Amino acid sequence: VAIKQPYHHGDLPRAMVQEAVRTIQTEGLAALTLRGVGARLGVSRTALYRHFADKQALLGAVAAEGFRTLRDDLRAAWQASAPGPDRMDPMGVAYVRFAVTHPSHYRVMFGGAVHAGAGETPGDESTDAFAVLVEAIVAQQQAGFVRRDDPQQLALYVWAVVHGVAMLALDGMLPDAVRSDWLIAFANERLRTGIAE
Amino acid sequence: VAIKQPYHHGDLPRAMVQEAVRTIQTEGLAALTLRGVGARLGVSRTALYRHFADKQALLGAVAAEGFRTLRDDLRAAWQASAPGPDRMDPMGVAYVRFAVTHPSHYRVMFGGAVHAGAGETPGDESTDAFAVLVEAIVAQQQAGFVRRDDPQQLALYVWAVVHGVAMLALDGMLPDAVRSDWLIAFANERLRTGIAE
DNA sequence: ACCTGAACACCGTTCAAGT
DNA sequence: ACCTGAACACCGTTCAAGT
Repeated sequence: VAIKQPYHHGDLPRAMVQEAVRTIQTEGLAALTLRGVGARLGVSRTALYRHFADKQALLGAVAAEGFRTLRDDLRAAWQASAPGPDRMDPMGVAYVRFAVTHPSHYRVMFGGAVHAGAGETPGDESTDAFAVLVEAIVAQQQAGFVRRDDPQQLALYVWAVVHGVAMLALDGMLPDAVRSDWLIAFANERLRTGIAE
Repeated sequence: VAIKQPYHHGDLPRAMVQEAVRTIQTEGLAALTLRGVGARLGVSRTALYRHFADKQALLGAVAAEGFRTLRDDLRAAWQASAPGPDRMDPMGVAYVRFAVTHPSHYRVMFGGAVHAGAGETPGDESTDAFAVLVEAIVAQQQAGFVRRDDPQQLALYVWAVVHGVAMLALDGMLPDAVRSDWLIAFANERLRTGIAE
């Protein structure tokens, strides 16, 4: 029951992204329509085209937003962790937790729906999140816990592992007996062994 | 320029799935429309509903078809590999190769578009493909190359790794310098170390 | 500069009707 | 049993027009 007033959004693009994220989170990607977003913001359904090229571009912004909070989550997990050989474990847990608690949003980030269309860059936001992982690996290398391979390459491997765990959980591929937090714990252990010095 | 004749398909559902797979492979998931499938098969656009509940169900069949060929690919890779500690490596290569050569089809299999709607089982086809992996792990355990954890759990971990590598490749997350076959080679090595006895 | 309203082309799905 | 044809409700997008 929003009161209609002379529209003067401080930041309509931002409001649209937030509304899109909310819709995706609560009702799923299929329920995201430009008409719905516009209506819920008290704006015409074509107002979006003033700020985004098309729906695809809106999804790109949604994905970027997701990568930002994922980066923050990873950073927080890393900074809160105690030094030691398993210092990276909380990052893995945080990663999978993000995916499981925001399944639709996570799918938009990795679903290929984003840059399937235009030649848009996958987004510097994803590289930012990746950078947090690389930094952690470098630190663990200096602490003597991780083998001295190229940190970028090791980070790709680690990302593949946690991403794979997250996706299997999201797709319901895990047997009922195997919960996602159990699998990431197991994966963390095998991962550590695999990249140890 | 197909000749119109009294329609008598031997197996229309099967033809529809094949046509859908072809469309997805050549033009992408977004280009898949029931109208198009019908037209290319010389049949009404609503004929599909005689054999499938809806478009979702057709995608489910497409996914199942994908899991079958993936299973065959994995099995072939395993059987062609020489005994030894790195005997599972070709399976990893075959897995990523399947994903990279059939990106859209692979996304349908894991995109969540399938069982996002109905309460349809993820498909015994995926479990079949998974079973090939479990068998390989059991064999490697008996050969003394893989630690004696629960094979199912180890298989989940291995699947997460290759699935993660495949997804990162498909999403264009890999730097230009890192090709997917290079990453899976690296991943295979670290994976082996991680699960070795 | 920013937003609207009508219109366009397209889609999945339903349903009565045909053979 | 299997397929058709018209109709329905919905969608993303375009564009001339308003302020």
